[in-house]
Amino acid sequence: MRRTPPQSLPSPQLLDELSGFFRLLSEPARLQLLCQLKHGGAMDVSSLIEATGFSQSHISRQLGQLHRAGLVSCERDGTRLIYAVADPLVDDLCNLVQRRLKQRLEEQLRQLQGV
Amino acid sequence: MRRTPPQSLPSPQLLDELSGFFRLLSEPARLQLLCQLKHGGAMDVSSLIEATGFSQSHISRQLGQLHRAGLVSCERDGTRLIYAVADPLVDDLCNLVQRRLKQRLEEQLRQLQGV
DNA sequence: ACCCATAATGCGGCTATGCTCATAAAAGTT
DNA sequence: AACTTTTATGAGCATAGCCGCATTATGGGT
Repeated sequence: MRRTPPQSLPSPQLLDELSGFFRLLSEPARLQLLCQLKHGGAMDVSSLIEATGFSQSHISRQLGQLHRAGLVSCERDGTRLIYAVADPLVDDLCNLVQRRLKQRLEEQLRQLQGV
Repeated sequence: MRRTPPQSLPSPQLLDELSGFFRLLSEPARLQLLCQLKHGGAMDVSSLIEATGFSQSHISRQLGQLHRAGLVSCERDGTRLIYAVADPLVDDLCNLVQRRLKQRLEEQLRQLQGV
């Protein structure tokens, strides 16, 4: 029964891959696109433009990054491309972080109230 | 029994906070510092310089960011400042992402081998 | 074959931030 | 109080990446 298992230091490659993944989620626009897709199911770029107000090229680029990372899937329907969330991991990560943010704020609130 | 619960879109503020948190982990140097602290327990800046090879100011800045976010704790010991990991969340997130990276590589390998 | 609709991409400006050098701040020692 | 050690911080440079404009690529309709 150990509190902290003997963890070897991650290799530079792993460090780059991990940080690269987190970088994808470090951009509000990309995160918004993911949430929008999660919320609206499969959507094409035009719908995403309407939903977010972003420019076409901007959305296309961000979706490209997410697609290369395997976070969204892409399927043709005529001239349109239908994107969808391809991995539930992002949602899980967001929920974990959100819960932490909430706990942190509650703690700060408790500090202010003196008890 | 619903597959995807009705999830409202996150507010811009929440989106910024989430992305801001992920941004902290999007830098290899910061992630390396966190891993080093996780591995070595509580460490002062000098030890981190020796362990990572980064410059003193660089390390101090990155630790500052992590400290303001509550990810590392900071305690004085004479002239030295002892830093330590303050939240297990980062480790959990890294493990989740690492497992996904592994699964993805295995899948690509299977594709290449044709079965 | 031509034209339209939809999405991807080259180019360029702009901002943010990593990183370093130099300096200041904080704490201990004599 | 001066000096040393350790860490934080201001200033500046260099680079990465967002974002829009314009163009190109792709697929469908007549």
